[in-house]
Amino acid sequence: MSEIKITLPDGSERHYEKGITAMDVATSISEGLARNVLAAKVNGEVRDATRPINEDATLSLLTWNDDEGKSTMWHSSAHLMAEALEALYPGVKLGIGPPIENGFYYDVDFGNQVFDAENLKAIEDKMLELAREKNPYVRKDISKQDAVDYYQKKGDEYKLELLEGLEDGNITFYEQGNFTDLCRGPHIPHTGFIKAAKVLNIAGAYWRGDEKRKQLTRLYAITFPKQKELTEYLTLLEEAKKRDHRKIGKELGLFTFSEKVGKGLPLWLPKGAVLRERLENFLKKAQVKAGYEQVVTPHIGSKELYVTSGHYAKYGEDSFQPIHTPAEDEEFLLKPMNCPHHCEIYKSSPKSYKELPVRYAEFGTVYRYEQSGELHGLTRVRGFTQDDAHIFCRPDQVKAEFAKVIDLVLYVFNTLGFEDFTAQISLRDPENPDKYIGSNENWDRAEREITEVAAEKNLKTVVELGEAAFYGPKLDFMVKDALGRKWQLGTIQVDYNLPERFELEYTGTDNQKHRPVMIHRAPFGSMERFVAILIESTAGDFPIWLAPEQIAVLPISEKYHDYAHSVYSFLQQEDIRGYIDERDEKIGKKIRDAEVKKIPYMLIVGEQESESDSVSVRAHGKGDQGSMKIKEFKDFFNNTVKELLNKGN
RNA sequence: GCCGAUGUAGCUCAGGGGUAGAGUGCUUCCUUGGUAAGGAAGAGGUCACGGGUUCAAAUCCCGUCAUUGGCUCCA
Repeated sequence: MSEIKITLPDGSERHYEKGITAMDVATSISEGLARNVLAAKVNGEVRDATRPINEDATLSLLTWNDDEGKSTMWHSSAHLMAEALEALYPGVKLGIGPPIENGFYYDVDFGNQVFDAENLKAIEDKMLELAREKNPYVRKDISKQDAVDYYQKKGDEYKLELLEGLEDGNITFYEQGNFTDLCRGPHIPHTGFIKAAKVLNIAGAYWRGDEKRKQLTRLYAITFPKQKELTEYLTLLEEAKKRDHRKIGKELGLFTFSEKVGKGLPLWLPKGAVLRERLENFLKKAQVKAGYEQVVTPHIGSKELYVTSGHYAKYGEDSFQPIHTPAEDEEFLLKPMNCPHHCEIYKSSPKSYKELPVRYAEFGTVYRYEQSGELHGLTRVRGFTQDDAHIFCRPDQVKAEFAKVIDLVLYVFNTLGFEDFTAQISLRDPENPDKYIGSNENWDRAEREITEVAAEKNLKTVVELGEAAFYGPKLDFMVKDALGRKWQLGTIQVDYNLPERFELEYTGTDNQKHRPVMIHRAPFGSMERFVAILIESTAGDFPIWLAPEQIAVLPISEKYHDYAHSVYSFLQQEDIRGYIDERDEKIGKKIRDAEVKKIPYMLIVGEQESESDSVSVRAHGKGDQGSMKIKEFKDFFNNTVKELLNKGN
């Protein structure tokens, strides 16, 4: 019997007999700790807490407070849900059941059985009933042949298909209670840790993510070690739903949709249009400083333009179809992007290396025929406006330009208070090199440069293989909506391809023609999606420089309407906008309505104010701020705006 | 596009084989007020649309459209 050395996270070393489990170690430290151990990290690998450790190791014990502890518990919960489903729906076939960011899911095939979506409670109850049995999760090594035999006997073609991809000698089953699953683990010690369960929703999901294959039923669920935590989580979800941009957009009168206009085609209402315009002006100003020039291009372009760009070959069939004219063979496309138009602007005059980089910016409205099932509020629509720009530069300028664009995006995000975002670097799919246009050499260089710049800017990045556009790699700024769904906002894309296709040139120091490099970029992404995410992140409490209605003048009674008008027109001259509430209502009612409409400042005017050229200021959500001379309020307002706009610098 | 759910007044929603309901908003009147809802009266709906079953359909069945939870897709 030999001894091994276990090093704990605090650096302390303990000696145990070989074959000790993490659970034993926990018990040796404290019983209380042992009761909370879900899994263990042994030499950096997450494992069952009940697996023997046979050599010297670093060990950290994972509990509900660790992300890995949570995901182990949810993985085990997926097995538990599968056990419950087998009990309630005998013969159900199982696909895969992994943990996810918040909970877990299991893809199942109910076959001919009717699955009653109303009866999710029964599944939850069964899960908890089984959990109370405190069945241990038992790991078993199994030969590939035995595993195949098991699932052939059970008649589960999905597990058999998964087994095909696995190597003999490397296959494990996990058993708990009456349930056995093909699984590499790890799992929690026993089902008793699961004290609360909720099946959140049901959806269709293609087997192995392939739309040509069978669609299984995906049950999303979540579990907790305490009922209280589940209740809190559900409350949190309810709160998040209140921030949904579709709900707030309707309540605040920002945008709408009309079946008659067509799905996925948003209509901006007056207040939404003001918000959008303020955002556009904000970015335009920043872009002028950064050396961009504004251009304007039409909403359509001849089919030839997109044949040249390569987009027609790639997307022609799945787009809005060409517009025909009385002239035979004449076809135009609604523009799905602005780059080809901007390439033609570049070509309109010869360029010298001294002129580069040139940066053409345009709030360009584009139309894409998105799949009907993909449309979603303002975040995924069929007609939208990109805050687009294309930078044409020399190859040696790419890195610096890319860096400047990152600075601009960060300025925008900082000013608007977006802190929680990830920079996603999208590279080629190594398995499918044919999907991409352009030379390997160019791709390699672009991918390398993006990665370098992102590192230099200290961005929190993730690298996604296979997510690149067909013409070049990109860096996308991803943010989450109220319900945790990820959306791409800002994007920066290097393109060595379009300049080639459009034969763009500049004259170099050698008096020879050279090919420029193109950078596509959009800090907002699109006005629609950006406003949607802005609504969800602010819950409709926009910074005052963006608020469609910045002030509400609230006269105490009809007698002070004249004074209210003089206050309002004074502020209007300062470009401060809002409304006067002249309704025959009491002040309490007017205040309530302005609060509900999230008006940043309410200016109450009555006898005292009209006699002293002042207003009583009430700030949204903050209550009475006391009275100010009207000019003082103006200065206060303008200074506040200035401060907010300087936040991003 | 695929699987599931939903569609009743401007908005939020209840109801449900036998003449359509509430709150809020809107209009009018009373009230002229001091920091989150003053009172009264009134107008508003082919119950998404098209078929079917039935003596009778907003209600049951089928289809379409739109919205929606996911999947797939996303220049």
